[in-house]
Amino acid sequence: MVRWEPGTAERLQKAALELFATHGYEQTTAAEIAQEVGLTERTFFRHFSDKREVLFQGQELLVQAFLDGIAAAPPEASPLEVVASALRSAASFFPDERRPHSRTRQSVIDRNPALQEREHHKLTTLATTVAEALRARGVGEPAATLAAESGATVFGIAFTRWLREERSLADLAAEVLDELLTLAETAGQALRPTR
Amino acid sequence: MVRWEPGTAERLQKAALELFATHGYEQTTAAEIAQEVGLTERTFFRHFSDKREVLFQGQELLVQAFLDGIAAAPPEASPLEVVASALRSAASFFPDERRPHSRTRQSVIDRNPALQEREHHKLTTLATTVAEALRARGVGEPAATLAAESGATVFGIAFTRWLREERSLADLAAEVLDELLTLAETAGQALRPTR
DNA sequence: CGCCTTCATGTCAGGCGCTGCCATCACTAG
DNA sequence: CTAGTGATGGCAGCGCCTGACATGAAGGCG
Repeated sequence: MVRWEPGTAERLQKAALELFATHGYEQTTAAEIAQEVGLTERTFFRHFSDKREVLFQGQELLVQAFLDGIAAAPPEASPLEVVASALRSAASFFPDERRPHSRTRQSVIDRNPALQEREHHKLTTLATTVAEALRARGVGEPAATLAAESGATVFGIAFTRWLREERSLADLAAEVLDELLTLAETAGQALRPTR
Repeated sequence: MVRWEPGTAERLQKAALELFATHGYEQTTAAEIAQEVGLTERTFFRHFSDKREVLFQGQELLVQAFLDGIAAAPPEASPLEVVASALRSAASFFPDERRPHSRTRQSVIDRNPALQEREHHKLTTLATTVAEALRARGVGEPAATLAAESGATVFGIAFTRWLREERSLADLAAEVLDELLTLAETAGQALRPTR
């Protein structure tokens, strides 16, 4: 017999997602979520720095996946090749079984501006971390930031498609990244004809 | 003799920036800002949807500058060429005289996570609008979103450098965009050797 | 076995952000 | 002169979030 049920944060997250999905984010108070799992509002805020975080906590693992992918890239790889490796690694973080859960979560986010704001912020934070890892590999500026932000952009677009189409995130990410290279190639021919 | 002083929102914004810069964002209440210009908290929230917005309202003009730049691009221009045109147009929105003001404002934002969140959100919103304009020109997906987000990324990086270095934003943006093309070119040679 | 420490939780008070509702009151149109 | 318009004030109230202190079960230790 344990003192307290373990996994308090997880139970709060589960309850929160259910309430948000059924009643809406703004219509659900932090106190209600806490009550749902037999806790108080004060305890809710001990586990999450603010109400929105209950939907986002846990993304450190995704960041780690990116970093692992970066570490797995060969030393001579160019910045965007490293990013491609990071994307492959990150993609494995979202196996297809996870799609249903991700869909409900995303539908909640899509219906609330404040949550979208937090989501974009997390993506940007991710990009910042990736940029730092690239710099640690010797990539200069603005190349590091540029490559990192591009990686985050590609990931974001691929993820959105992954929610809709029944294809693997890895495939989609590779495809979107390829599309970015095509865009750049086309523009390169026009914008700098003398190289 | 007018009924009320005109430019209420502007005076609130000015007072807010000063208070935020001297006392910090969180240490300044909306009521204090309002009081500073002889108004009440209630009126503050009639002009700004939330406390953070007092620092961000007015960005519609920047978005418009982007759209103008898009409209100015020739019909046959590739997506990233159109974005380049948008960046040139947007750059004129920040003449060098504006740098001091932008610096104070940015220093406030840099010291507060919630404000950074809003800033990133505005950039993403900008990208969404640009993507829509590109789609209206016939650009497909994911090319439109990709090009738009890349444009926002380039703008963000260039803007950061513009705050530090005494160079024109237009030059910096062109430079950063060029760097992105270089990155893509290098990666393209490695990631798709068979084209 | 009994004491003590640890620590997740509860309780309470309170500040701030933000909103709805109604009143005010200068000015304006007719 | 009267009715309408529109920015503002005043006020009540809810939800978010925090600091301070109390509680009580588990575990360590003599």
